[in-house]
Amino acid sequence: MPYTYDYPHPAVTVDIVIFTIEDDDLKILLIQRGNEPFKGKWALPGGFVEIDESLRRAAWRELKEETGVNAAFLEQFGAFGHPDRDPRERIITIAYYALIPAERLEIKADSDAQDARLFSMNDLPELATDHPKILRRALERVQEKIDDPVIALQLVPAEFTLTELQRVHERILGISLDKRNFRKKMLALDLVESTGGKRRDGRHRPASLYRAKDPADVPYR
Amino acid sequence: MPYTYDYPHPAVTVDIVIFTIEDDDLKILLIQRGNEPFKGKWALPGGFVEIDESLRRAAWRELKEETGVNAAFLEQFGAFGHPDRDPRERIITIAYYALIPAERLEIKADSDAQDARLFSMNDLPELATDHPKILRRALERVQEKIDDPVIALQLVPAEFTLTELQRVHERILGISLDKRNFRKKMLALDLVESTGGKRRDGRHRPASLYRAKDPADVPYR
DNA sequence: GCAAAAGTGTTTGAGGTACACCCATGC
DNA sequence: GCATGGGTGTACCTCAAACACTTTTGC
Repeated sequence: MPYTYDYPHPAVTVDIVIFTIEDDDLKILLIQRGNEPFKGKWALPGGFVEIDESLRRAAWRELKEETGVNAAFLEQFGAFGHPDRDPRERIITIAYYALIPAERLEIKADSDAQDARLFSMNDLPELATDHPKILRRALERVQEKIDDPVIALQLVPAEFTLTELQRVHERILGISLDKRNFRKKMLALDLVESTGGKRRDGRHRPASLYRAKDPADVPYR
Repeated sequence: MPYTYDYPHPAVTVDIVIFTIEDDDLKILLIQRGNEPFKGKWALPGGFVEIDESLRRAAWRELKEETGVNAAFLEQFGAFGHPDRDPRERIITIAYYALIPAERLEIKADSDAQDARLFSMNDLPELATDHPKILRRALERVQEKIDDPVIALQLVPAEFTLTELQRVHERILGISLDKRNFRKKMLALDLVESTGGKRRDGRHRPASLYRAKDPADVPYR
């Protein structure tokens, strides 16, 4: 028991809401806890902040441990620290969200997880402690930021169709958008350019492929 | 040394950026540290989170200790935890900002402060540790939120003139606004109403006084 | 040929921006 | 009477929203 203090100290964790789009659906990564407390319950991936590690670095480390991803859009959105959110001790968590295209995820159940997988935002299991609240706030934050068009670009492969990009907006906002208005606006922003290629998938007209015009808009790809 | 843990734990504080308008100027409250580290330097008011106290409650407690105010607009905007931001030990701080009319502030130098007073955002002293960064982020957050008209209402007395309200917008954004457009928009929003009263101050036409139409917009008054 | 998604323009309304002069008061 | 801030209206422009048909492909 080597670590002693004059006053009680809380533990500090980072938790990460990892959003992705899979099967035309907005999903998040959850892990099933393998140990008490909340054993068997699903929870946001996360873990303790090391004593000599910045908050952001801790978030990156956890993200990599759970998904293999070492480059992604990652942003802090809040701190949650109600005294009884964990039965072991006082734990304050700093919450981040990440936006990652599904094909880049290599989901791994980390050390104290029984299982890890994506869940649709429309079909979530019961979550541990205050994770429903954290998740709700994460979604609100992404919805507020979706007007910044680089957000949707994070959730789409390097080459994508405009319809795919539109679907990302629709799934995040939970509403449907007008195709003509969406395309007009997106092209006017001048952030994407045609690759010249087309994608054939099914018995209908092929879709033109686009990419982000400025690679800095999707730095982690 | 009664508090021992298996792993090292950081300390957690709350720091508060208290914005106000005084002398037609955007100001913040700073305290001059009375003890090491950073003795003599100016810093944001704040303090340690008690072990059984929520983050928000800690922020309220500190706010009251420094200003006597027990009701105000108070919002969390970020967590800052670079490992070497404090030389004593690892300290992670949860940052809040508050918006309070100057006349409600009763500034008190708390226990370990030599002094406490308002500083113009245009004339700040050198600040301790990462407080410049925290302050910058607080201002950015308020600027982002000023489009929500209830923000400016927090910084104005219960009765105010439209010019005063316009000045709040101007000082936060750091730009000047068109008087006619500002009034048109503010009145169209239907959030304020005339009290019928007028304020005479100086050798010019008296200004009509207004109040927030819905008291819930300024719940802390 | 038909089902299915891709692709394409115009009109309308709301809201933001630019802009200049008269009014009520104190001295 | 003059300096000072209070108070008012119109024209223009931009951008968001509504809206329907043709094209290309696979079967």
